[in-house]
Amino acid sequence: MKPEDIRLFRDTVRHLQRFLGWQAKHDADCCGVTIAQCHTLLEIGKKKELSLVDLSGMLGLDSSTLSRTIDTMVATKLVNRTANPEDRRYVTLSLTDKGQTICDRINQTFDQYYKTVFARIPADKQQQVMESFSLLTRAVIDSEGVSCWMEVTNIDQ
Amino acid sequence: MKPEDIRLFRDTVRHLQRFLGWQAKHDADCCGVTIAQCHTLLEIGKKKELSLVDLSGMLGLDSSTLSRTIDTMVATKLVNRTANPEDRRYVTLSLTDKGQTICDRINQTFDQYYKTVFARIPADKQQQVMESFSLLTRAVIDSEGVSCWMEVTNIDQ
DNA sequence: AAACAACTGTTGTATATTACAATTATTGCA
DNA sequence: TGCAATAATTGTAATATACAACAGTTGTTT
Repeated sequence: MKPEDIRLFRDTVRHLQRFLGWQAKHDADCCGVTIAQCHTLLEIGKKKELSLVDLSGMLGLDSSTLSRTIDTMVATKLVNRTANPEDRRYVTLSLTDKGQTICDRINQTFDQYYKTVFARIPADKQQQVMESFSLLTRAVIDSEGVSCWMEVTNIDQ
Repeated sequence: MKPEDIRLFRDTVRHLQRFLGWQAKHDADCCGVTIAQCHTLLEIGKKKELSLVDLSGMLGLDSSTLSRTIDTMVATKLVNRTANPEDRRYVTLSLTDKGQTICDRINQTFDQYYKTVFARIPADKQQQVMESFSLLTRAVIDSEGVSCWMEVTNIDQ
């Protein structure tokens, strides 16, 4: 693993992140929601019901941030926010019918997009690409907290 | 390429994006800059000199957005913004010594991070992972504009 | 050469995204 | 019963972003 390979790989990842970011924003927008709302819908859609802290943990957001995102999604009738009767500190988040509809639409749009993308990858490489992303994701998760090894020095003056 | 594979892959990519996003924010922060400034530094660092409109194109940002990011980076003495004498509509952006120092530090930090990540991928798979990211990136770039195939309908009411 | 179109960059304005700190309400435990 | 822990919300602030309008510069066309 040569240093120049790492550098090249970093560049690739950075550009990929930008491209996929634009794509996601565009597609979410096209479904009538913002990116933050899109991620929220997809996660609630997968779990069906969950609390605000659980969701903020999954999305890596502060609970205050998510609370406000949910505010607007309740106002636009995408999400139900009900008090949990068993433990009234918790709220239970779930999708409204409208929220489910949009969630489905997002899934269809993104599935279609990735299908198109994969069509541009040689058939004999597709499996490898899928596996590679899993490998890297696992490696990234396992490396959590590993970084910022360099001492932070003040370089002003 | 089965539909459930696509769905799984999308999940992987979404999570990878989140993880790498946090990582990048954390590392950039650790180097004393924001994410937007970090990307700006890296791109200027690679090209050495370029105009605002070129850079905004590379980063996929509106030129007004970038203009303000550059404002703060000039104020914090990371970037030089000089008028181009040949065509005075253009400004030329370049790194100050301080900007170059931080750019180097970012590169070292991120190189080190990716080195750690790759150490957690089996040696016989590392080449494949690198190749796969290139393949997907190319496929994504080639698919630009392909999306939002679904007609946008108003589902209110 | 004058007028106009095209282009670069900046400002005004508005919104989205995000976090930290403080606060309120609720629960569990000692 | 009283206190520590937890969940959620609100106050405040910074960052990030885009669109529209504008100013200055250049090139083209008549």
